[in-house]
Amino acid sequence: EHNYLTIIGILSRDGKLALAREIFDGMKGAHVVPSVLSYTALICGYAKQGLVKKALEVFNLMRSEGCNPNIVTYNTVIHACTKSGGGLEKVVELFEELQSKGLKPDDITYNCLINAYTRENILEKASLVLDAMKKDRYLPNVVTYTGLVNAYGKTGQLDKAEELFEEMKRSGCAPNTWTYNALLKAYGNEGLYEKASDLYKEMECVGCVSTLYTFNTVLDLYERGELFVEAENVLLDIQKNGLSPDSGYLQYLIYSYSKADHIGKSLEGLEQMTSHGCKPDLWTYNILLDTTANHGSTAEVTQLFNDLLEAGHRPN
RNA sequence: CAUCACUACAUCGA
Repeated sequence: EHNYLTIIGILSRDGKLALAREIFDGMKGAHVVPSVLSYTALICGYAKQGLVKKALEVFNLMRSEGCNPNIVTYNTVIHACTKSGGGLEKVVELFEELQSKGLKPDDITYNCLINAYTRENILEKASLVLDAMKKDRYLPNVVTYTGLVNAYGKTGQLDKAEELFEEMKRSGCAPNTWTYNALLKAYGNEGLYEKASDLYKEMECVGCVSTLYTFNTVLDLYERGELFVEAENVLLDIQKNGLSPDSGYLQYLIYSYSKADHIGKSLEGLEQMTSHGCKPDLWTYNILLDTTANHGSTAEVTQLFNDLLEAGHRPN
């Protein structure tokens, strides 16, 4: 069964669920009794594809076949219900059910529950679960804190987000890349570019590795604030880290420059895009055409139009 | 390799 489990796990991860299901059924055909691990892997696979109904079906199936779900199974199902939206009652029901069956919620259970509330922006409830978690002698971990920092940041409660960020550091829980990303985004939403830029520097100081995710967040933030010098520096940082900028963000940079009427810079951005091997799409050309039409020269417009055709696009 | 958290995007036209 371990071999089956490995395969089901991999197929589920890659979203190849029809195949995963076939293997699962094949295992039974070969008279191998699936354990709780295999059922859970399959449930997880369905959940990842947003097929919550299917996930719940398997959950019911396993019980009807006499296999008892364990805490990981419940966590997986709770997570599935959270993603589907509006599944909050079901989540609470499952949380009570697992306890009535003598299972103990673990830290992941609490995280999932907190997440279920934050997704619906019911932060008071989330905070209550956090208290319950602590009372149950679980230390909130980096996932817990990141979820909450993000939730408070998203709803404009920056003070709360910062407070939690400080609390986590005090409690010896080191923020990781995800945590920084969440707080960076929150600063961006509030237009606090100074704070964001300080935090971005702090990340580097504490040796926290930035990912493309981070760079995208910071790029977005600077571009929104029209802090182009900073934005360009981020592009350099990306390359220093051996990554190549996401074409969507280069496009966004072009858009930002255009909005600020920096035609020359926009056109430079276009060149950067091609030199990075990204293909500008029709979208990008349309933006540039618009700005050059309004603020640039006719020569630039026709040049762009020709480029667009050469790139194989059909004007709309 | 059974389960949890973080990111972005328009333009023209009346």
